Amino acid sequence: MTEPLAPQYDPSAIEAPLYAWWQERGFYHVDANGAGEPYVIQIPPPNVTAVLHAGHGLNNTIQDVLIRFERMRGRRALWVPGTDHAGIATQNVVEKLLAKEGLTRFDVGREAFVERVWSFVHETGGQILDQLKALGASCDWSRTYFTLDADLSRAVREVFVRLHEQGLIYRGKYIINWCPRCLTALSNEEAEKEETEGRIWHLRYPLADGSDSLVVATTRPETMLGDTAVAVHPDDPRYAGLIGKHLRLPLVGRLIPIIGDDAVDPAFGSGAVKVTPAHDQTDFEIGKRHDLEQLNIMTPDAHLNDAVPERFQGLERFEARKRVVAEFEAEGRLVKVEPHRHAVGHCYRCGTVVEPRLSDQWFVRMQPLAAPALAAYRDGRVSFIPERQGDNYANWMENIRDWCISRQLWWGHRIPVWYCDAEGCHTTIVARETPTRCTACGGTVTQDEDVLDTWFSSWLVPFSSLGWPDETEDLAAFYPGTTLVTAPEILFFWVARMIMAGLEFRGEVPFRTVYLHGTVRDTQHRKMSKSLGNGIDPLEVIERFGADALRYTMVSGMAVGTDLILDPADLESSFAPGRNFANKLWNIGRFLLGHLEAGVAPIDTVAAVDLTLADRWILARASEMITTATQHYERYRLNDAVAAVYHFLWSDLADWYLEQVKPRLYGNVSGGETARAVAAHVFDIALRMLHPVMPFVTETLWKRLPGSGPDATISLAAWPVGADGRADAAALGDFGALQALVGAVRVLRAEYAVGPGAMVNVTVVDPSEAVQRAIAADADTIRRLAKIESLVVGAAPTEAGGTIVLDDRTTVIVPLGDLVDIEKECARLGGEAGKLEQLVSAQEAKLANENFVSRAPAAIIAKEREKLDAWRAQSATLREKRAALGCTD
RNA sequence: GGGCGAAUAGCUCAGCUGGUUAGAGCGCCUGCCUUACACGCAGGAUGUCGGGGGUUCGAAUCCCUCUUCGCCCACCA
Repeated sequence: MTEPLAPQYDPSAIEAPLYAWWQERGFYHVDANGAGEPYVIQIPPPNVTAVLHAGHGLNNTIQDVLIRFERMRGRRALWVPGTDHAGIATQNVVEKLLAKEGLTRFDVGREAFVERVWSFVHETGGQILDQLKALGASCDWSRTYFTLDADLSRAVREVFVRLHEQGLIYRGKYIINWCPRCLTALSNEEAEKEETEGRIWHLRYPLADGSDSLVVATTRPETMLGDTAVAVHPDDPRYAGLIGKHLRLPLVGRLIPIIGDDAVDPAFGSGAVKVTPAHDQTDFEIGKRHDLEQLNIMTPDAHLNDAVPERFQGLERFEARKRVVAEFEAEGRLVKVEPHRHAVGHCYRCGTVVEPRLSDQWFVRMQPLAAPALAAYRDGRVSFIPERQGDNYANWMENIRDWCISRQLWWGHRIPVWYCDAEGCHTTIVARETPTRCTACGGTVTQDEDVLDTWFSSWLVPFSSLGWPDETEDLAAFYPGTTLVTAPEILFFWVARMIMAGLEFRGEVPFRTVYLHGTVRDTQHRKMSKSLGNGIDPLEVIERFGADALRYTMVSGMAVGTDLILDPADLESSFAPGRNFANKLWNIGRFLLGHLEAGVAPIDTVAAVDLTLADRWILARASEMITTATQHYERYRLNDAVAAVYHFLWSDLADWYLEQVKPRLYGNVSGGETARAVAAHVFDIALRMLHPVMPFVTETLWKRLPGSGPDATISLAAWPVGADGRADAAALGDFGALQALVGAVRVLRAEYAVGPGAMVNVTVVDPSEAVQRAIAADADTIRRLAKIESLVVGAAPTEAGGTIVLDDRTTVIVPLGDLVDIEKECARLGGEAGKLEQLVSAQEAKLANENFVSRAPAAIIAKEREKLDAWRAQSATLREKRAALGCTD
């Protein structure tokens, strides 16, 4: 508290120790039975192997702003952190490490591999949580969870078993999205559709009797090797006679029937569709309806298997495509090839083109879970910001499809299903506790090989992180949560499913508000990504500019519902404003605190009569700022909130109030004590209002304010609520007049290049009421800030001077003798006059418009008349001045 | 193929329910190392609010349409 502050703020010296102190004091730990209404945010758990990127930076900054805001408002603010075991992603990382040793997971074996992943996670995992600390995230770290922890695994089993008991989980052979690289099934959400410039091949199939042929179109010709029918629309007259006949499948020679099915669109292509039930969703369904053979022609890694003619066996799928097309061409059966845009699924983890594959998988029946989740949105129990995201949610819920939850991975929650080993027993056990014996025959059992989709554990986090399935105190206190902050990309993966799980297992939505923020992009509006190399490393930004600067830029740069555009090639332009703001704050503090060491009186002990115009003004501005910034925080308009505080601190407090107050602090002038009290009071307010966005610098300065004490933290200080009773709106107008007067003199000084040290004389002619009051209240400040030797109110001086018409009456004249160029002055005033006259005539026309006068509200008309009067008066004054100067047009 | 969003100063963007002489930060120009801050201070320039039509007394703001970007969803082979 006593060592002097350096002239420049150095965040790197301050942030880490300060964070350590917060943590050591346990300020952000929240008990189940504390005081205050709970406010709960669940972090979107980052992958355990993740490294902090700009998206995390944005997401967690927003959460921290909200949690700090609510904490200061007296809520029992709990931010629950955790990491996700991220099945595919983590397994891939470890497999890559193995590959460097020339090994695959199959070489190592399941048990050893899982061991290996665990040790990898223990060694390097969770580093992102430390990186969040560098960002300033005020999580309750004592509650950190990992989705593969024993507790959360228990919740997963409980949910699986309950859903199974309710008949909502089933196993079956269906077409699923298969990643041939990761060798696992994916959910629909995990298969990312991308518009792709592809081709469509038209192939001719002959009738078995050779009498005729028809043409089918396909984007994946290699699948024809698995065709077991060709379908046409039953009402299509072109094919009316062909239904029931057979075709001879080229290259293979197999006989396949022509069938009629409503799913075929006669208008598309030739109106005939090759049917490959084992390799296409639609074809699978057609196949079911017609009892067609499901011929699987591919191995798990997408090579052709022995179900195809020998010459194709073992070919990789795209290689096979070329061969098939070539043979069709050679046989003269390739009718045409056309370019074709279509959506192709890609694995969301490795980008490989997904192969629809027929396989045995576990599914969750979603419709019964979706109905209540949709209702909760419709009746407002959960709402979205921005609102339009709710439509997305509703649309997905309405068209929900069953969720494929089994993954052919080793890293994850093993499916809690066991099969009896005994021949002929066929008993399947679905259980919370691992069984040792078959319940039917007492024989040995073997657990299902598959693990569950990662999201099958993360959708439970709002309650599993609080101890469920036990009815813990935490659960009672902190479920349901309040706000969820995340990126729109995981609306379906995670948000929608959490709502379903919350309703199903707790009977209540897991949070009331879902704030979906934008994406961080580069200046070409591309998403930041490792592969594009256009990312911004938040840790580098923190190192160079400070965490507060990073947070400031993220918050101020993004309005609700918009993306955040940053230039990775020019960090300076993005983050210097935040650094500069922190430095400004630091210097305000440096200046003020130096004057407060002797102690400062609490604001409520200051008598109203002792308050100067400037005091009353800054108090009034502080009140306004509290109201507007608080409203913006409440409405998630964080950019507006921080802008309001920024403007108050920089443009009001630093630029005007501190300048006004200097003599009172430095000199032996009366009013010093009042100035200190007011300055300390409004600075304290502003620090609190800014703390959610810039926690480090605000805490550092706040702790040095007299009265804070070494144990106090701004993060638990009360949120400023209201106006000081002595702040009055009149001060806003009067101090505004003072500012305008000073500004006018400064403009004239600049206009005529009056040297910075030179003093000028100023005559104010016919001052308005507000200007009169300003001069009466604080002529000293006006003189000092505008460097005025003598300030007089009276008639215009005879000496030539620069002139500014301030308002409808007031004229400010700075006599400058030879410095004044009359022609230039006339031109300048003429320009002003011209602008005003345009305004006046436009305004006159408006008020002469019968329609306007009769239809516009009275208040608007009155306002417009006032404007006209003011402009007319100002214009008249300008004319007079020009006449006095002898200006000619 | 559906659904949605965006187009405002050189750049990144505000402008919430229609009435401001259309704003901020950065950048740019001029002058200042004024004892809190040159990461600063004072002053300044820059916009037919994407094009066209409409509603209205009044439109950056509401409606239609076009253009250009972007996002989400979709089993048309």
